[in-house]
Amino acid sequence: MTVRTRFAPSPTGYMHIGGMRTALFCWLWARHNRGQFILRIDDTDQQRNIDAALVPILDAFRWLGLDWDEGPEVGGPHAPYFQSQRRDLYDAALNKLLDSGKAYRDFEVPEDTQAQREAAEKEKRVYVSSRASLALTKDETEKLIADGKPFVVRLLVPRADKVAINDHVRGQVEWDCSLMPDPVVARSDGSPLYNFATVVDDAALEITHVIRAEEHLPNTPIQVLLHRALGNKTPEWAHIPYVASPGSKEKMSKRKIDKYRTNPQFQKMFELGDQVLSRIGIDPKSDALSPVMVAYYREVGFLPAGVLNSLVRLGWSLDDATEFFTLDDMKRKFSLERVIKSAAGLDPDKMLSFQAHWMSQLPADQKLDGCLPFLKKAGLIDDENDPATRARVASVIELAADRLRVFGDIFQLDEFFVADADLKIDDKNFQKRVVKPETAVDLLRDLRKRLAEVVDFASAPLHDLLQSFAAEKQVKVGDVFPAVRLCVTGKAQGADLFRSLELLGQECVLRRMDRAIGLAESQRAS
RNA sequence: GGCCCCAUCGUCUAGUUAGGUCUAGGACAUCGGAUUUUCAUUCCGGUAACAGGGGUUCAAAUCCCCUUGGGGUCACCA
Repeated sequence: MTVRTRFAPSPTGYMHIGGMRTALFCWLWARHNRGQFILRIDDTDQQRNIDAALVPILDAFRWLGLDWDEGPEVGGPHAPYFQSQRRDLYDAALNKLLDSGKAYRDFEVPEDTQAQREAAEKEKRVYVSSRASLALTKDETEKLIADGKPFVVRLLVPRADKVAINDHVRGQVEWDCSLMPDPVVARSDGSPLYNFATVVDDAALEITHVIRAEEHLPNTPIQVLLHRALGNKTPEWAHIPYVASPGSKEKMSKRKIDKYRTNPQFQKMFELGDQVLSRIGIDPKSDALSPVMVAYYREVGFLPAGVLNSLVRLGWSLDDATEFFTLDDMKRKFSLERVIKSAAGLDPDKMLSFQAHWMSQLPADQKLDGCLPFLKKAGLIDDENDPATRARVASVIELAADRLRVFGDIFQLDEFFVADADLKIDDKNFQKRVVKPETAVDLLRDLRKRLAEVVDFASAPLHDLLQSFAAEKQVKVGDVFPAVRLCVTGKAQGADLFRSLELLGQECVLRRMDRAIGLAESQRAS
């Protein structure tokens, strides 16, 4: 039998990173078995702009390279793939349930049901449905329907039964039906509820494996019962652990983003994000984008490979040593049997380390193509297609080497793109290495003269020049190099100083030294 | 609170299905040291865990029970 898995997001306007991990596992299991992966949109309760709310979700899949065999845009033999458009199927199933007596119309007003629920809770009693409407005769029921009395349809839970599943990750899990209230399957307007629509669709789409997050475990007995009542073959289950917030066992949630900001384990991610996003015109403090969303990582300049590798290692491992996986590796090696049971916290540190690894593997031209849009968005370059610009950016990237972990890191070398007048200088270090030392300014002034005389303004000769300059002045290189760096890049540390000088070019270096010397002088005077 | 799930270094995990080779392995983080003009990288090395208690057994991280702790979920949401 062909393996068919599905991921069924509701259109919320963003793709949750934890949901993405679930989707990845679904996709992997389907691909591993040469089966099909289906995307179904669970939009049974939202009416408004589904299309717009769906875009970020599909974009996330596309960005990561996870394709779907059936679903939005691609269609398929079981189209449509939007629950809002499959109402006739639910209606038919509902009638089947009603006709067979497996479900009943419940005329109890919601307030009464609610009151019973509360009373039971108060008395520490298990709440089960009153089933008062079940006592109605057929005539009475028809009268109520004719009178337009509202009702919901509930599944008649077989209270004597037990439900047991053999979960692919959790093993045997059992529930006692005598403890279950009769679940509503259709609202008073006749529309289906999640559990019902899901069961109808999973059966219709011939889903063989329902792989979803652990939080759905309590839904499972209801769904099993529904499948049984409908006469379906029940799918196999795999309840994978949810993704927890860093350093905790709590499910990661969009609503807790403010709390995460103060989480020390999350700090590094927010710092990186804030720094990059603020450069490209996105408000880092806005709720519109945060590390719980897949889009965040794209905007900050992560590679799909890095994100994918992080996600797959959350709750799954191949063995005791392998850490790096390409999508293709995962596809070949993934198995549900090796999915762990406990919740795994997202680890920003490790995520960044995976990212750094995959960035280091990326060919230079792809690094270039990745960085260009960031520089463009930040207004640091004008034309992404201009050959001279591309060449310069390529040089900077080469110079940056492993300092470039995410594309957004290119902003750490913004000194190569800003106008001299706009160069920001790290004041604290400038004071320490240029303004305060007695001889620093004189030294720099002398050095500036020498630099002006250089004919071959290249890294190696510049290195020699600075070195011999320090020797000649009988000062340590540590008194010269950092000062020069501060003057021309504005930073206390960074990429190779001499290659930086070469890349900046003689004229620029001289201008920046003049500017810095002037600045230091005026500060010394005051 | 009911139901259900989970429990190995700070974190992600290997080891648990078939008890011994586990004085518990790897990775990230961290701390040292080497390399380096700074930072980063790289390389070497260190610190660091079987939640607790009972069983079963010659032998338990591994099997059983209890306790504790953590978490998920309890809608005419998905």
